Amino acid sequence: MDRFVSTFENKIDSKGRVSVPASFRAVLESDAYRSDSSGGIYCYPSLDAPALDAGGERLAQKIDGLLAGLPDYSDERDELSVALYGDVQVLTIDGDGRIVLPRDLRAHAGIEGRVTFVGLGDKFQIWRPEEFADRRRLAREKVQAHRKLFGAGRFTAAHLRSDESSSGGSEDAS
Amino acid sequence: MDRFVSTFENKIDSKGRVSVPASFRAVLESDAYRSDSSGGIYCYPSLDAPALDAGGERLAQKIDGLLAGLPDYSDERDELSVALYGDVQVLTIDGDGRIVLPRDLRAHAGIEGRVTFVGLGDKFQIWRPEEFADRRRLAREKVQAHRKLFGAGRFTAAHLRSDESSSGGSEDAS
DNA sequence: TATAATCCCATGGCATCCCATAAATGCCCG
DNA sequence: CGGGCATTTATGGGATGCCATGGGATTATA
Repeated sequence: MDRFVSTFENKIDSKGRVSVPASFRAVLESDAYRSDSSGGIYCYPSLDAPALDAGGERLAQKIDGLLAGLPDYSDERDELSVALYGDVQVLTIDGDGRIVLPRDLRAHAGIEGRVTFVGLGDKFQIWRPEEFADRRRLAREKVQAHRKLFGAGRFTAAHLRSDESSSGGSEDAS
Repeated sequence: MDRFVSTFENKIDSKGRVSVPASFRAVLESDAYRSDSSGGIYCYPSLDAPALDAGGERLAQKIDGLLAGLPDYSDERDELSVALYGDVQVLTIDGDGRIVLPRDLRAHAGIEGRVTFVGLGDKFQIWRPEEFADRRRLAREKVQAHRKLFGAGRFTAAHLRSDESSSGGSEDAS
């Protein structure tokens, strides 16, 4: 298992702690020991959605890749770093498989009480459950529309993939 | 943990002392013992922003590297070394993890009362909080633009997939 | 001597660690 | 094949330790 898949809904307790889905933890561990890192979760506000993006070492390297092209100590690099590194928080998983979502991150996603973890392959997202339900409905409608366009009831690889990542709700927890 | 990430807002007390965020101290220590240095913080006015740049040994070495690329005794090298080294102060961290920001540095960033520490990977910056709030908003907009420009071309199929299923394409929020 | 810099100690809040419970899942052995 | 035991997982609560912050005391500096 090396990618984040399916969705899970977990509770946040009074201290702001949430259990990270076990299968996600497995992915994180496998890519942590592969790259000899501290094993934390990199988490930051999504740029284009009221949600949080999160992932392990692989995600961190992707962020580095965005900056790799820019020369050291240029203003442009500084500016981008502010958004790419400045908004990131490194969350540590405690002995019970939980993380603490800091207040500002929770605020960005409107999270309180319960959260939805959504696997997206290389990374995963954390949503306010109600908000995510809306998004999912929209996404499904779009997929439907695409299907009709391509027609013939033949699934392309892309459609299968979309289904995989959005219909995992069959195994929601709680 | 080997890079400066995330942002923190701390208070300056009546004596001009500020706590350096614990995670930043950890980075500084790890790169101090790696290069057997005193463990001070190199701090100077940012060249292109009303803020302070700061970092440890690694930052100092990067500056050296920049200068090394320029020919000895060139005007450019002299100017740059004055700009980069001329205003550098070495701040020491006291037993409680605090530093004192000298008056002239504070003036350059318009700092008084509270400060924001911003991790930028190899270095970090110190801002007046209100000023930084503006800067962050700008930076985020830039990243969005940057991403839309280069995104399609540079990302792999895997990345596109993530984007597709997460944001459903283009309906932006936030 | 006055002023600023440094050290030492105290405190409150928050984060982390540890243990307990309960439900669900899987496994072994009869 | 089926029942019962062990494991994993999600969740709650208590206790402890770290971190940011404030203030007093002591030492350097002009």
